[in-house]
Amino acid sequence: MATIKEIAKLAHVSTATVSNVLNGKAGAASAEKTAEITAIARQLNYTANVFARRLQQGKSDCIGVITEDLTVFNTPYIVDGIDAACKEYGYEMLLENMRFFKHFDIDFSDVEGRRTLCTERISSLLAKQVEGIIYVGNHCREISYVPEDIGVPFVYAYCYGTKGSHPSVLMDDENGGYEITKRLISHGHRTIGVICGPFSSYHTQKRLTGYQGALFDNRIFYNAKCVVYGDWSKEAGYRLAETLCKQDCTALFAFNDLMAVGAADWCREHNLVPGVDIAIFGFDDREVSRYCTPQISTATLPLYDIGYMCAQLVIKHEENTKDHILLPCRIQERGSSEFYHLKD
Amino acid sequence: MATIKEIAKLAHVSTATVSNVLNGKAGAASAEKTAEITAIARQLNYTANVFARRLQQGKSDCIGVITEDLTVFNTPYIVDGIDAACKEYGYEMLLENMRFFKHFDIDFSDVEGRRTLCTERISSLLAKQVEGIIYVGNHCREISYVPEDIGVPFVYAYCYGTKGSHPSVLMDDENGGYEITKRLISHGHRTIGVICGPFSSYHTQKRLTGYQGALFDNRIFYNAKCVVYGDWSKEAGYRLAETLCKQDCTALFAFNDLMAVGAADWCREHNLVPGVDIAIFGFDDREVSRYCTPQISTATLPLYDIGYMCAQLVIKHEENTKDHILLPCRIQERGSSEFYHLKD
DNA sequence: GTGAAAGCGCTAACAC
DNA sequence: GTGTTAGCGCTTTCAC
Repeated sequence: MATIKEIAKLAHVSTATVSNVLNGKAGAASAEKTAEITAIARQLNYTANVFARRLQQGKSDCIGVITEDLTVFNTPYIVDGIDAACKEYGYEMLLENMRFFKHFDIDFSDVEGRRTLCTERISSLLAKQVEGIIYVGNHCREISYVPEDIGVPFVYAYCYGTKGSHPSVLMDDENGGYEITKRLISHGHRTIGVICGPFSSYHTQKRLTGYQGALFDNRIFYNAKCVVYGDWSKEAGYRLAETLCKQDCTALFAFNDLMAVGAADWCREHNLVPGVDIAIFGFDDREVSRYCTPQISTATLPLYDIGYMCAQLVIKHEENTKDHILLPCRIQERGSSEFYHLKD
Repeated sequence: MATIKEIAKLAHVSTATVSNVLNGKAGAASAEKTAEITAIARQLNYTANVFARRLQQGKSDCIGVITEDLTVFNTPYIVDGIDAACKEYGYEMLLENMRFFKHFDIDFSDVEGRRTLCTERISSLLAKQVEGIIYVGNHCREISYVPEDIGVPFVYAYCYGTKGSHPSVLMDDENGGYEITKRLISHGHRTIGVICGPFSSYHTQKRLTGYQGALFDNRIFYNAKCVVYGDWSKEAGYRLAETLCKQDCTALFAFNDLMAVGAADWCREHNLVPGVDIAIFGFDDREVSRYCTPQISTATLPLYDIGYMCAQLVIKHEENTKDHILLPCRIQERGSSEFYHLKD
C-alpha cells in the first residue's frame, strides 16, 4: 500500500499538505497542488492506513457487536439492522461471533464457560477502541455475566441484563400475544387453545399475559385447560394439539411456528382442515410458516428494527432510563386462520 | 484504557520491559519484576492497543470477508465456517456486508452499482491490512467485477470469478444431482421427473448433468419430456408437478426444496401421497424440508465446509492451480422418498 | 499556502 | 536482565 510519504515525495510537498488535501481541508494547498496530489493518490490507489489514523486520533468510529451464534435464525437479521444503522451514522461494525452452539451445544448451564467467552470478546472489542457494544442474544432471557461498567455504552439486543445494568431492546411479546388473540376473537372464536413454550421462558410468560389480557378485555373466561406447555418442537405441537382439540377449541395459538406446524399436522390427520375447520396461529414468521399448506398465520419479529434501534442507542448514547425498549411484532394473517370465522 | 507507559511508570521499569514481559518473552525480566508487571497490568485491566501494535508490525492477522448479503439463508453458515477456521489459525475475521438485497433488491442487472460497492469494500479491507479476502456469494454464478491483482490472496465462496483469476470453493452440484438420481434409481424408479431451476443457472446445469450421468450409468433412456424448468419458487414446483405426473413419473427430483414442497402439495391434492404413491427429492436442506409432512428428502449443502476451506486457502495461501474446489453435498433421505420402492 | 516536528501506543534492534 | 531509541503512518499545531 502506498503511504502519504511517497505521495509527498512525488508531489514535492510535505506529508502535512498531502494529509490536508486528501482530507479535504479547505485552502490547504493551491488548486494546482491539490489537483496534482489528488491525481497521484488516485494513481497509486492510495487508501489511508486505518490503524495509523485511529492510533493518532484515539478513536475508531467502530461499534462492537457480540453475537451468541450467528447461525441461529434471527441473528443475521438483527445484525443486518445494526449494520444498516452503523453505515448511516458513519460507523463501522465489528463482529465477534461466540459460536455458542458449537461450544456448548444446547447446554446453557455452563455459565462460567459463557462468562469467560463473553469477557474475552468484550476485552477484545475494547482493545479496538469501540465506541459502543451490542450484545445479540439467541432468545430473550437474562444475561448475567456482563460487567456493569465497561467504559462504553452497552446494549442488549433480543435479551436483557440483570436489572438496571444496561438497556435492552426486545420485541413486544405481550402485545404480540394480545393482538393475535384479539384477532382470533374478532373472527368469533371463544375457545382458543394455547400451546406455550416452556413455562419459565420469557417469551411464554409475556405472550401468555397478552393472551389473557385479550380474553379479559373481551370478557371471555380464562380456562386453564386450554393452556398447555411444549418445548418449541414440532412434535410437541403435534402432541398437544390433541389435548386442546379435546377441549373443543376452535382455534389454536402456538407460541412458535414449529409447534403450529405440528399442530396443523395433527389436525389434518384427524379431519380438521387448518383454515377450514380450525384456526391456527403460530409466532416468529419462520420460513416454514410461509411454505407449508395452508400458510400459517403468525407474527413477524421486528429483528431488523431491534438491531437498528440498538445501534442508535449506543451511537447517540442518550441517557436512557428505560431498561427495556419493546418493539412491536407485525401480525401476518394467512390461510390457516384468515377465512375461518365463527358466527355467534 | 491503560497504556504500557503507565504500567512502566508504576513498575519503575521501561516500556520495553513491560512489552517484553506482557508478550511472554522468556527471560525478559526477573521473576520478581515479571510478577509485579503482570499484577499491575491485570489491576489496570490492561489490553494492548490493537492499532498501535498493528501499525508497528505492519500486519493485522486479519482475514477480510465480503458477503453479498448476510440475511440470505446460506451466508451465515459459510461465515461461521470461515470464523471457525480463522479462530483455529489465530486470525481475526473482518466482515463487510454489502447488503445487496437492500441495495438492489432482486435486480441483479446493475453491474456497475455492484462493482462500485464491491471495490469500495475491497479497498476498505485492504486499508486494514487484511492478509486475505473471501468473497461470499448468494448463489453460484460468475462474478466479474473483482480486479485480478489485489495484493493479497483472494478466494470466492459459493460463486466464482472470471476464469483463472482467483480460486473458488463451491459445492459439487453435479455429484449431488448424480447421487440423488442414483438413489432414486436404486429404489426402482425409472421415470424420474426433474424440476430444474432456470435453464441458465449454474446449479441447474450442474445438477442436470449429474442427473443425466446417473441415468446413463444405469442404462436408462433420457427423456427430455421429463425435464422441466421453474424459477425456484414453490408455485413453480406446484405447477410443474402436474406436467411431470402426466408423463407418468414415479419420482420427482426438484432442484430446490421450495419447488419440492410445491410439487408435494400438488401431488397430495391429486391423490398421490408423497412417500407412498410418489417419491420426491428436493435440494438444499432448507428448514422447510425438515418441517413439512412428510419430511422432504434433500441434499445438505456443505456451507460450513465451504467457508472453512476458503479460510484455509487464503491463510495457507498454497499456490493453488485448481480454480474450482468442489465439496460434496450430503444426501439426506427422508419420508418423501425413503420407503417408496418399485419392484421391477 | 506550506512545511517542520511532535506524538498517538507499541515493538524490536541494540546497547549496556 | 534492563533500558534507550527509532519508527510504523498518520494528523495536527504552530511557524514561516
